[in-house]
Amino acid sequence: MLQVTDIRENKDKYVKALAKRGIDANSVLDEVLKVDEARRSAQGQLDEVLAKSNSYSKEIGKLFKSGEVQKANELKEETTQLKESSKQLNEQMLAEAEKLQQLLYTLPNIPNDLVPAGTDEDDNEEIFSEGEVPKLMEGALPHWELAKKYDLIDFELGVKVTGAGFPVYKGKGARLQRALITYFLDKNTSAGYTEYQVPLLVNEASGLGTGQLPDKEGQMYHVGVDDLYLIPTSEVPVTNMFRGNLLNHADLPITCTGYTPCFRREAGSYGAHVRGLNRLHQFDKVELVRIEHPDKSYEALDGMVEHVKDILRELKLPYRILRLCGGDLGFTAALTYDFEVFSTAQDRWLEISSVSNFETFQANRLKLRFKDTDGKNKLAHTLNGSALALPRVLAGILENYQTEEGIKIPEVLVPYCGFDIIN
RNA sequence: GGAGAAAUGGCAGAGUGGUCGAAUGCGGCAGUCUUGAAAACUGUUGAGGGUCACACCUCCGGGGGUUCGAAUCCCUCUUUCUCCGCCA
Repeated sequence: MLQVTDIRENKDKYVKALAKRGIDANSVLDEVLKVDEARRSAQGQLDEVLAKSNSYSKEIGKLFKSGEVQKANELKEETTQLKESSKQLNEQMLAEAEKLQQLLYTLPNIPNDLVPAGTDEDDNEEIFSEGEVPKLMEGALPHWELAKKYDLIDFELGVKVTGAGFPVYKGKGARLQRALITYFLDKNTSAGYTEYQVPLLVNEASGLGTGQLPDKEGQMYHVGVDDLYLIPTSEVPVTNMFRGNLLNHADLPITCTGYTPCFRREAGSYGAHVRGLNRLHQFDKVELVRIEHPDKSYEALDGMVEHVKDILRELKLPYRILRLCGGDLGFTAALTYDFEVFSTAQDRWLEISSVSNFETFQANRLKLRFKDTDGKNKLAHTLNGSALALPRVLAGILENYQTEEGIKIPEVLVPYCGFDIIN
């Protein structure tokens, strides 16, 4: 959520920045400022009335104590009018505050200066690529065929048990999956991230905190009886552990990693491009979350990018890094780098990590602050990134590492798997 | 799931209708003393809004109510603890 206090002073900055997302925010921001003004004015009047009424109450207390009952009762009469107007002003103030909140909820984060202008994924900027695309043998197969051939993943079984998009991993497929999770967590913890295991169901307040609610309700599975949401990413429970916190500047940065399954309804996406592991309702992901001092957050973002690069280098997968353009940037992000692995047999790029700086956008909703060296309380910056999302990494490995003899296991994973080839 | 008790500042813990934003202790910070440190002593020490700065307003688990006035009384929700039942 954007900060009204800042919009008040730098409206033009917001108009300009949001234009990069293709949003003409001028009139909305004017409305924001109008409602904010109305809210503050009601607040001011309310404060005045309350101050008067408080002082009357004190006076009445004193009068009763000194036995001047008559006078006290007279004063009481006077407060009834105050009470009435304070009630009205309070309602007015709350109504304006609610209106303001709703308006702010509709506005996405403002993009960083580095974000290129653009309307969709075609305008994303490739900033880096690395790794060799292997020359596959004649008759190379896409991963869903490979999964079938080597009995690694059973999609039909998942359909039977649950529905489409809920694959069953089996035998060496399951083992490879587990190996990847452990390997990722090891990489992350040795880079200094603290490992967490967090709840897979979250309450409404958490969904609001990280920005999944109220806008993207349809993306999450909702458990109606208990009013809980299945997490679409561990970013939600991990970041929300710090909701409402007032940290000390010395506590920063806070760095977390966690493995969780992720659940996404993905309503409306069907067809060939979601085949196999390309898009699922349930998938595994190892996530990184950082809470940073505002002065350090972009340095930290670069550090996360380097960290993910390091993992992909070790896995020896061909990948590229995109800087998302304004039109493709997520609602809550100020700057995002997407990592894509080249899926050889499908001849397409698959997103396997997304690393973002949210600046204060989430922190403002989360009320996640820290006491800076100057003694002032400030909103922290939050960042997160996948390291990594499992299914597409698995798809990339299966497709890129297929040979006549079978699927080779990347060297770095062999100790985790206990085998070096699937055949 | 049943019965009971509780929720107060960083922590512990007073406070049952008015002078309580809240005693006291610990912790934190500053100072005195000391070559330095410890101890001791003195002072200071919650958050948010608002203001140039004051004033002023709000917050004692969340929400609602009674009252001129609520940490204190009532309703409700949540959480924690104790006992019983069930259970990976």
